[in-house]
Amino acid sequence: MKNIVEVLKEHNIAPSVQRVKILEYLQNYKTHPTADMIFQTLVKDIPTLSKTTVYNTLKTFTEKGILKGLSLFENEVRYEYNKEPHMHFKCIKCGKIYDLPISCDRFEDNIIEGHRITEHHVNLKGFCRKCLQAE
Amino acid sequence: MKNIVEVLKEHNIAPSVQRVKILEYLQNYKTHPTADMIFQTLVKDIPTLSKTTVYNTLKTFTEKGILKGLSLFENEVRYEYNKEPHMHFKCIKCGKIYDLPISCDRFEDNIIEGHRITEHHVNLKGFCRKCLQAE
DNA sequence: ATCATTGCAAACACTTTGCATACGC
DNA sequence: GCGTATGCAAAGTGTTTGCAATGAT
Repeated sequence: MKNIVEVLKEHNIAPSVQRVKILEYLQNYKTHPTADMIFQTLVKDIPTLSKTTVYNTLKTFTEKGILKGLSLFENEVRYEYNKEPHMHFKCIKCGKIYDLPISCDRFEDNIIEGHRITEHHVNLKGFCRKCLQAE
Repeated sequence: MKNIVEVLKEHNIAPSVQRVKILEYLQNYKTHPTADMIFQTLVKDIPTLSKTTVYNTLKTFTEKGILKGLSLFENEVRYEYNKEPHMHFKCIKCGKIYDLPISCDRFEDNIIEGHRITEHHVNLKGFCRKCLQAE
């Protein structure tokens, strides 16, 4: 696991307590959290934490390319580390979001019907392995 | 083009002026509009129209399966006729949203890594044919 | 001392809810 | 006349902005 302070410095972001904790959270809990989920968890640790700081920080991280904001299914932004392309699968029953590898040739073409594709977002929905077993 | 009043009756929805106009709009302008876009256009026609009615109506139509609500890229809901699965492609430059056929075998499997997939949302982004030519 | 970061309060945009009025059969 | 649809106003979310207080070097 990469040193968080290093990551911040590499991106020219001053490593404040709040920023370190937020990035740490995203590194430890790869649950594609919303700003509010991050806030609710971290405010227990840093009682003075404000939601504004969470929003500001997520915005900064996204602008600097550390994170990516996702509009999955509901109308809210979720955040994840900015890594190689993959699909998102959300379980209708338990609500968990899984990352799955993209394995479709189609997305290796970057021209479709003359349009140049630069970003792919594949969002799937259904019942996850665990919930299927539990039935 | 299907008779709108018929469509509403088939779905057990009383064909009020507002409902007919809203469905008509979606049938004529396949631009994946937001509730607000629909409102802004139709209020010119029906000056007493309220946004609440637009929201209520879109909700009713979606519940009855006439429409589908989409969370594409930005954090807002867009609406389209509920037709067979297809991909969405949004041009970064002109903002237009295109429908493209899904042509990936992968999405015909409805089991991936043990998860049962019931919905696919493929959202692409890039530069559309027209904007590429204009350069 | 200086400059950036934080965090409160208020504003904002989009959407939903409560309820009285108006409409249509 | 009765039941439903409409639409205003207010409340509810999720997010952004303005700005003064705080913190770090």
